Amino acid sequence: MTQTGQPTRRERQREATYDEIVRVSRELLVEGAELSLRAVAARMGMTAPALYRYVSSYQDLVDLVAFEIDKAATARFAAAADTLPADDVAGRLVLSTTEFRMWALDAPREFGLVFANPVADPACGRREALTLSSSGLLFTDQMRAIWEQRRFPVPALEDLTETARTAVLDPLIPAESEGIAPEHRGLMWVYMQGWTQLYGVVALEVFGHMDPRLIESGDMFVDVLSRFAPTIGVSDEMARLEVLVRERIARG
Amino acid sequence: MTQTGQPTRRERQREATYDEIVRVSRELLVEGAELSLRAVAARMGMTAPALYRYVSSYQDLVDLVAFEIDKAATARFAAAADTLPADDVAGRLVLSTTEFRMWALDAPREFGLVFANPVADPACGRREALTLSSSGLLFTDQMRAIWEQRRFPVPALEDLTETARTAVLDPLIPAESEGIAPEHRGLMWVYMQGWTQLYGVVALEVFGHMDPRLIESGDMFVDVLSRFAPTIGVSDEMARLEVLVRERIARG
DNA sequence: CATGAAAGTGAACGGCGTTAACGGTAAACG
DNA sequence: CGTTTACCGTTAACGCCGTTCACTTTCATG
Repeated sequence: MTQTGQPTRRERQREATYDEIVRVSRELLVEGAELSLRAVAARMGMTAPALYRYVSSYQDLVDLVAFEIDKAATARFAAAADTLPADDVAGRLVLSTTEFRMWALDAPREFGLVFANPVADPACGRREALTLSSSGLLFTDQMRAIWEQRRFPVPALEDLTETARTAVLDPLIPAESEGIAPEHRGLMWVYMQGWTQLYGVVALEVFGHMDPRLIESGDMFVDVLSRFAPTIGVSDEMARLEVLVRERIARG
Repeated sequence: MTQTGQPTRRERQREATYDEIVRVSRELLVEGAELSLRAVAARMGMTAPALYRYVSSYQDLVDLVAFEIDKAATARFAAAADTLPADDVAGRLVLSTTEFRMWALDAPREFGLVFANPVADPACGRREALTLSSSGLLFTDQMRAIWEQRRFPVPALEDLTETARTAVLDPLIPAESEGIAPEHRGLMWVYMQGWTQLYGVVALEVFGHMDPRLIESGDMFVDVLSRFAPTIGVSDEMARLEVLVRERIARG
């Protein structure tokens, strides 16, 4: 019979419904409304129980939406990097991280959903998918590009604690580390250090636990980037990079 | 007539009720239950509407509880420091921050309530009280003690951006900065840098956005402290301090 | 003692997640 | 082709939630 590729008609319909669920959910979040099964269903012209054909619970909906938001946001971070030539590896990372910050301040609810929601405990399915965040892959990839160009020093494996060594050699949270030779896996530790600092300043800003004037100016964010620059061997470029960052911040 | 100091009987009763509200709320959180007006009221042998005599809304209850949790947690951080002599200023700060981490991992819901809840926008009342967190006062005070003993270099005011200079000279989020001469206010900037890093690693751990094995071992937390040590002139002591930290972590 | 404010109650409204029983409809199959 | 079956949606209901309103009770005080 008409085998148009794999997806049967039913499957296509179902996929479209999933897409609509995510789209409507994000609309609600952007409008500042609460994300709820009933609200999503109503906007789709359905009743709430019908959604249970697609998600098994409210938390499941949240996880699904968080996963898709992360994907979309990551595309935005990547697009910011792509305003620079491919060989400007430092500029690209800096623009992506700045875009990350602006996105978080723009859409704090979405940020909270993806990055400030306790990740589910059950060692099953979606947890991996969520922990394996698209943005993580992007940032690790960009940092690897810098390292391949500059070969800045990274900690030797024997200088890491045993747990850290294990974590960088066999990452539970998968990252773009496949192509990195074991003796250079210290790079992953540098990445985690950077991610920790980036996350700290951005979360602090988003949750408002910082002087509003500093949030407005972005000075602490710039400061964090500047202090991290030497670690990845880009301190000589920092003046230029800071201009890039401040331009992006000024654009609001 | 019977003016026993200020507080009349009614006022004492009311104060006791407030205390019970907070106590019961924290019980619920610790038990992993949801914080709700009805649950709090029920456990107090009241009905939900009665609580409206004490808090004006659910959010108001959350703010109240968050404020009290912060106070209680700060007492715990201070007690951890007090296991060391008063002149071991570095050890005291390190033990307090480690206690902060252990508390956050212990009581993630309480941590979230205090440190990952968007601070209310309305420029009124409780916002100040919350932003003026007890823990902030403790940490700034401990860092000032280190600085007074070591006089580690702090950024000069003219090396700060204008916004940063304004923020450290006239802090909106009040800190133990009253007694610091203007020319040494760069210390407040160092404090904010440290707080940002501490917050980043702890929040990342609490929300589970980090390799579970690293959370378990606390290696990234130790790494953050170690990297910050030079900034406050305690790198020479770091070996001893790391032992202190790891002992506390091992105690679970 | 009378008064009046404070404290608490019960009923109700609308919204939430979730379950259960049921109907229509389109795909799958003999 | 007709029949079966799995899927998709419905309505109704349960128990929870925050919140309001009208009401009683309590109790310190003039």
